[in-house]
Amino acid sequence: MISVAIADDHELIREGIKKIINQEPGMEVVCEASNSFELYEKLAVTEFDILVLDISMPGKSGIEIMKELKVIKKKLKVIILIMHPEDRFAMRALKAGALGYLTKETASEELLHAIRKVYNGGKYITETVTNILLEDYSAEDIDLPIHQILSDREFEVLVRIASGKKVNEISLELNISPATVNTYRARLLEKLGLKSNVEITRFAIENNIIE
Amino acid sequence: MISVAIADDHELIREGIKKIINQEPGMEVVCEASNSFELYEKLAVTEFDILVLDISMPGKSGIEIMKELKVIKKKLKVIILIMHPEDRFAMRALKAGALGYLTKETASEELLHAIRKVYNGGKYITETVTNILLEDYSAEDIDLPIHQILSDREFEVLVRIASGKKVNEISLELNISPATVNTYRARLLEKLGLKSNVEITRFAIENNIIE
DNA sequence: CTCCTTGTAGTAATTTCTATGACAAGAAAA
DNA sequence: TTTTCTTGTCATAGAAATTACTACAAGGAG
Repeated sequence: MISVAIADDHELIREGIKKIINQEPGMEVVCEASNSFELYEKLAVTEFDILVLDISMPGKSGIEIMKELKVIKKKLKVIILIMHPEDRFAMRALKAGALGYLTKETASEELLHAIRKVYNGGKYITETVTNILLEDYSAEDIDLPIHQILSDREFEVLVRIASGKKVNEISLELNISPATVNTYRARLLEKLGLKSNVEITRFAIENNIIE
Repeated sequence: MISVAIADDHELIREGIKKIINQEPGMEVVCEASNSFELYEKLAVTEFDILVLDISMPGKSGIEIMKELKVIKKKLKVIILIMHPEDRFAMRALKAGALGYLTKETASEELLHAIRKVYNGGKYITETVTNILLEDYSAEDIDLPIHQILSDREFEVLVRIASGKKVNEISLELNISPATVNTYRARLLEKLGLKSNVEITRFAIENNIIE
C-alpha cells in the first residue's frame, strides 16, 4: 500500500485528489496539509511514502520546503503540483530535488501513474517540463543569491528596470550606451530565465530586491 | 436529480469536483469543458441545471462568458469558482449574474450545499464575499477602488499585462485586435496615472490584483 | 596560457508603445 | 429627450524598446 500525503491550500483540490487516489487500489491518502506549518506538524507524526506538494502554497515557498525536506526527511519522495506549466520559478523546485512534476491540467491517470513510478524509485517528468529544463540550463546556480549570479552591471540594470526606468534613462544614469544596457538586460534575462520587463519586476519584488 | 456541468481548465480539479458531486446522491455531473469553446459546444447539445465555472479559464474571461450566458441561456444557474478570495476582478462575475461564488479553498461540503441552494432558487454567497461586496459599495463617493474605475476590458488587460502577457497574446486571448488592446491599455494607464507595463505590474501587485 | 565572464558597443529586424482619430451602442445627465 | 460620457472596437504612423547577433579587450579561474 502506497501512503500519500497531500499539501495544497485549496481544499476542493485536496478533496478531489484524495478521492482520485483513494479510489485507486493499492494507494491511500494518509494525511493532508493546507499550509507549510501544518505540513511540518504532520511530517513529525505521520509516516508516508509520497508527498504531493503544491508549490504555490501560502507561507514558505515550494522551493524552500523542498530544500528543508532534503535535510529533515531525505528519503521522502515528493511530487510537485504546479498551476501553470510555464512557471519557470517552479522549475527550481525540481532542481531542489522533487521527483515528479505535474501541472493541475494533468489527468488523474497521470497523477496515479506518477505516484506509482516515483514510489518504485523512478522519476516522473513530462516532456514539456524536460524541454523547459533543457532550455533553462542557466538555472544551475539557482541557489546562489542573485547578486552572486548576476554581475554588478547586470544587477544595476535589473534594479532600474524593475523600478520602472526606461533603457534610455538607465543609459544616461549609468553613463553607458543604450546598447550596452540592452546587453546587460539580455544577459540577466538569460541568467534568471526571465522573458520581459514585467517578469523582471515580479522577480525583483518576489526576491525583495526592490520595494 | 440535479445535473451539473463543470468548466475548468485544470483536469485534476475537474476530476476532483466530479468525484465529489457524483458521490452525492441526487446530483451528477453530466458534462465537462476545459475551455470556453468546449463549453459553448456542450451548451448546444447538453442540458443541465447548474454550471460550475472557473472564472480564470484560458480563452474568454469569466465575465465575458457570464454575460453571454445571460443572453443565450438565461435560465442557466451558474456558480463561480475562484482561486483567491481577494480576487476583486472575480467580483464582477457576480455582478454579471452568477448565483454562487466559491473559492477553491472551499470544502466539498460547501460546494454541495451551494449547488443545492442555487438549484432551489437561492443564492450562495459566503460571508467573506459579502463583506468584500459591501466594502466595495460603501465607499461610493470618495476614492473608488480601481476595479470600479476601470471598465471590464480595461481590467482584463491590466491583469494580463501584469501577468507578463504581451499585447499580441492578449489580443489572441480576448479575440480582439492588438490595436484594441492598446486602446484599453492607454485608457487604463491614463485612469490610473501609470506610465509603463512595469508600473502596471507593480500597481497590480500592490493592490492585490495579481499574485 | 586558454577559456569564461564582464563591461562595453554596434546593427538590423521586429515588436511594442504612443498618440491620435473614429465610430456605434448604451448609460447617464441635463 | 436631446446631449454628453463611457465603453468596446479598430486603424495608422512614428518613436521607442526588444530581440538577436556580432565583436572585442581586460581580468580571473583553471
